[in-house]
Amino acid sequence: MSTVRARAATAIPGLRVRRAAERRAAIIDAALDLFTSRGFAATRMEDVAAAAGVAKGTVYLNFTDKEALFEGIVRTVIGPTVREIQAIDFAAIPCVREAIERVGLPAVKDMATSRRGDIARLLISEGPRFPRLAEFYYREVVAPGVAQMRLLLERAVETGEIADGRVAEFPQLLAAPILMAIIWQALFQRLAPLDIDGLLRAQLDVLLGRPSWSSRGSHAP
Amino acid sequence: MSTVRARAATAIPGLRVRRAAERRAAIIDAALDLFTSRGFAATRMEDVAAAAGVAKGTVYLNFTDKEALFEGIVRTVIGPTVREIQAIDFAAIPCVREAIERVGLPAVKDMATSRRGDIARLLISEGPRFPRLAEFYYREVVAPGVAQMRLLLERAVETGEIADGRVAEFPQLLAAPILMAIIWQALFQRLAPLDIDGLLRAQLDVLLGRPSWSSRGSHAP
Amino acid sequence: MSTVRARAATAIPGLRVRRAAERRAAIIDAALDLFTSRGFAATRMEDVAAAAGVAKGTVYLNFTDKEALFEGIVRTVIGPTVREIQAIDFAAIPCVREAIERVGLPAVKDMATSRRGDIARLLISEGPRFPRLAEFYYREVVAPGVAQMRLLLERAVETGEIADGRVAEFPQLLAAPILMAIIWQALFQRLAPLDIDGLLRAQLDVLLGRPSWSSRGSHAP
Amino acid sequence: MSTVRARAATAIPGLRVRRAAERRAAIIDAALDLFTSRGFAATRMEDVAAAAGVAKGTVYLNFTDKEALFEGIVRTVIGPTVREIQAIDFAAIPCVREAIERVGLPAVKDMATSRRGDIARLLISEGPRFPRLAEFYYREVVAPGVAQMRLLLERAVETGEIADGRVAEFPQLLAAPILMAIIWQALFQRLAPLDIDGLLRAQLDVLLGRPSWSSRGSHAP
DNA sequence: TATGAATGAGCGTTCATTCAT
DNA sequence: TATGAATGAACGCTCATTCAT
Repeated sequence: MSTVRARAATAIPGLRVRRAAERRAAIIDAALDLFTSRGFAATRMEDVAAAAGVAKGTVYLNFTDKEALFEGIVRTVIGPTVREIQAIDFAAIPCVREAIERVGLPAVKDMATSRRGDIARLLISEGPRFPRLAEFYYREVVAPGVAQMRLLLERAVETGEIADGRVAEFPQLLAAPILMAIIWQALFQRLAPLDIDGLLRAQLDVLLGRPSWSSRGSHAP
Repeated sequence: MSTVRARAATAIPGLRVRRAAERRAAIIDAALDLFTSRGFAATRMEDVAAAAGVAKGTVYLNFTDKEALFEGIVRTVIGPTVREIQAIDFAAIPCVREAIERVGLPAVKDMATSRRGDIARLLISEGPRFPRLAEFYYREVVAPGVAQMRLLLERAVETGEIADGRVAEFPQLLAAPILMAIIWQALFQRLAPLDIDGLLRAQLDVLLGRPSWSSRGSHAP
Repeated sequence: MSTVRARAATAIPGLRVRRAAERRAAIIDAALDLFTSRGFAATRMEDVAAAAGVAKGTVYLNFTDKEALFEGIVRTVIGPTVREIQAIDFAAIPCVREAIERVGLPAVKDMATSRRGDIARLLISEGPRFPRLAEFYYREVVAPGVAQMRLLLERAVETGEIADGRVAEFPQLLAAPILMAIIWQALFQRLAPLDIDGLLRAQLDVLLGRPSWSSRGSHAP
Repeated sequence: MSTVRARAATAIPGLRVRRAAERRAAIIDAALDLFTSRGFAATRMEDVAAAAGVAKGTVYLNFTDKEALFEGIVRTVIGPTVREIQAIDFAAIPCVREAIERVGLPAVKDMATSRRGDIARLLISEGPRFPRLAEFYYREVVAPGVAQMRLLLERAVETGEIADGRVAEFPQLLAAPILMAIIWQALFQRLAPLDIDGLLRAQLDVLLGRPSWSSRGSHAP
């Protein structure tokens, strides 16, 4: 999954620049892996370097600090996420439930399984010791995410999918099962694997009611 | 002289025994505080000793290791929890919603605010590096907790509070908002405090329907 | 010259305390040796520890820092010097020249040869980078020393040994050859050893006139 | 293309040669500044390069080593000094005191204030670690300087300005106040500025007697 | 020739753990 | 049993030096 490097100079961006970018990417890649699996404190800079295929000093050419490396990871990985979240337009959705199942669920499963989930877990673990990062994450990911989820719930109230308008005051309810899934996977996967898909659908069921068109069981009259 | 003291100690759980137990308790107390606020790696054994009012060496008389100390904390704090959880008998509950609001919510809020929440957060952070502990926690807390929640949901199906029986297959839905609350508090309290009570009630609303007897909103005819 | 240690506990000051003091002394001793011969930056803390016969960490039990160790050395070695300097009473000296030859010269030669000279040279080298230390040295050694030398010269004016009173305005003239000796020894001893004694006496000759009682050359009529 | 440029370079000491010489000069200049103010060890090659306006690698095109750079500085700065010192002809001086005041004092003050003083201080600091350099400095500066001063003092004996011929055996007495001035300035200027001019004149006063022509104090009959 | 990204040996400092008292 | 001085492995970071461009 990691290591890029090599690859001959192709053309425009200049060989040096290209290589530098690749190195930086490799370092972030390696560091994310290690921070995620061992935690921030238990990860040695030397291991990051080795995993990225560079020398110890090279890491410091890209990041002033171990902390800066941590920040760099979060910012880099989170960057695209923010834009994706904010790009979604819920205005004209006819059926919220359908929209979520079609668009949201895959994204969420990606979240729970991929890098982005790792970042979330990392932040849960180390956030209290990196308030600046927690704030950054809140501003860039959590706040916009919550805002969008609120819009979604409000739309669901409009379409009649949600009866009780007060639920829209707690968009966190939409995120809670995702969080649960991320953490459960990290801690108990070996012991008792969780049916993430089922969990998320079940929460949608209780929030929005069961859809007639759902791919899962239909009650014929 | 040492003979005298030794004999005295064996007579009843005399002074020395009590002192030893108190010491151990003080160490666990101090360590939990520090592990929670600084994390496992960033907590120095010397600080634990100082905070507990004992000498560095004394910690090692009680726990062979820093890891053993960590385990000791978790086991000690969790111990009572398990028994409490398993002591509850949901068999004859007439109204699940009421039972939860009366008994569960206070317990949960205690969880999100107290030691027990700290332990949970600590385990979320350090669990991946202490698989044995994660397993212990699963066996002693999570598994029984999930089992009890499943019973509760099944009872709710019986009483008709839950229409869709499949929800009972995901007791995690009952715990998800609690987890969300614990983590949100730890990371974003300063930035955007969360109405924990509201969040938990809202989830109960969507799971069990809004109660007529609830102290909040009443439907006048 | 270094290493003390061992020696069984004798009595009162408590074995632990005694040992600790000896260790500290050994560290200062070793560090002075090394700083003097290699300079501050080129001396490794590990070498200091090894030369003092202790482990690396032990140095840090006594001095928070490499800088603190440097300061500790200077203060410790300088301490007695100050008191000695200020204890001298020039008030009733009948012949300044004689007083200097009897008391001053031996002290000065000790200075140029011993630890105290090393400290001076060390401060000349590293002083600009340790302004606080330079100030400390000025306040504790240089200023009182200059003051005493001024008194001495003024007394010489009174006794008629010095004709031109304005010389007393520059007590540094008394110290200049000492400084020269210290530095010459450090740099050029191998290449061209300097007759320190002769140098100092010659300066006294020009400052105070040649004494009739001097052990060297007598003026036959 | 490279051929053309190379040929142009060999024609006359053309652009590239000049540029190279300038670069070298700039590097030495920068390095002297930095070595003087921070010391040898604390000066980074990168800083030298930056201060000289060249890239890090360029420094290594001119000096194989950090040590070689140090040597280069000393040799370059000292070079002219030696020739100047040895060019002076004391043979026909009518009045040594006057000669010193007219020629020597300005030179000395320049010494205590300028580059050359910096070099001296640098050598006092780092000399013990660079024996080869100390030897070079001794051979090129100190030995000829001492020789010239000895000549000067012997001339003063001839002119009758010095009564006691034995003083001429210690030419260092002439240099001692200069040394004192250089070091005092470096360490204690902030705390207690020294009247360098006065100090040097005072030493001349005691060595050679007060001059009648001196601009200071005149003995009216 | 000039550049500056890359290297990796080296050092200051920390801290879990031991053990003489 | 309790202490805390002593230990030394480990790690973050620096910087002299190299070399592909």
